[in-house]
Amino acid sequence: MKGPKNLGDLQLAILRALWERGEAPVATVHEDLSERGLALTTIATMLRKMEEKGLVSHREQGRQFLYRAEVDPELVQKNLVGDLVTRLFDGDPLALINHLLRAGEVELDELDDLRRAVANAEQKRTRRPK
Amino acid sequence: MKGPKNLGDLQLAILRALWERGEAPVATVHEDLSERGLALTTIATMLRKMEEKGLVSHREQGRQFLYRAEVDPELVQKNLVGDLVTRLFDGDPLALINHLLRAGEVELDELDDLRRAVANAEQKRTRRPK
DNA sequence: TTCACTCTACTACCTGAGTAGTTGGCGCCG
DNA sequence: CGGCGCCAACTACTCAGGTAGTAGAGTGAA
Repeated sequence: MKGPKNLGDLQLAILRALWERGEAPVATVHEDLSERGLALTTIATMLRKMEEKGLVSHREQGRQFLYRAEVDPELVQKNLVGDLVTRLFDGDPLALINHLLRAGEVELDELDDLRRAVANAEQKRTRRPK
Repeated sequence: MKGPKNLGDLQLAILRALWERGEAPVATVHEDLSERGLALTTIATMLRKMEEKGLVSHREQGRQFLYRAEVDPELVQKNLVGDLVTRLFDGDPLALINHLLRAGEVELDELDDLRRAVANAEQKRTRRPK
């Protein structure tokens, strides 16, 4: 159930495709990543390696394999982001946000919008539990 | 002047040590990373490899080498964070912050504090330019 | 039946990061 | 002067990620 910390570029891209699709044959994943210009077998190989690590699983449909992600997107995000925060910001997530602001990646009013939206959702959840 | 996108764990740790120290001999970096239990030569080798890539430089002091970082911390942060945002959040930094909030890594009031601090600094800078 | 096609399985490489032993030069302490 | 110790250079290896060709099996069409 624990998502891994180290995910290569291709692996993450594949996972994202699977998260999006739910379940997909190799060819479909291949097409989703077509901008990378990779061979179909590259995707297939990667998928097999990822299955060994438990990142994905497959079931057979005719002679095709349908793959699906076995790791939770939320968890993977948490791990990846957490890793970055640890390695780069001494484990302080606020430092990361601060960086985003300072570097001009995010504007103050965008932050405010987000803040409001989150606070709102929070409220709704608290007021009408379940 | 462009910081690289891919930085290994050790390389980043070394850079952080050098950013902190400004300039340091191998032995000092080694001590800064002592919790990793690495051999001194490991650090030395890594430093040499990093120098080949232009990440660090050295000057000689007696028979020792003093290393210094040749890349700007801000830039490296920007690249690393930017890379993550691209790979994981479709290039939307707000999605990252949203994730931090949802995952409970950051609380709303912490965000507010930070927001105020940043707005304040902004103001000061605008009011008294230079 | 046979042939072409489509997939997966196997095998093979390359590269970068990380890790560390061994070597060889050079200065210092007796 | 001679050995000891420090330090950079060189060499060597492992591992994971990525990339892809080739082989082999099953399927559907002619």
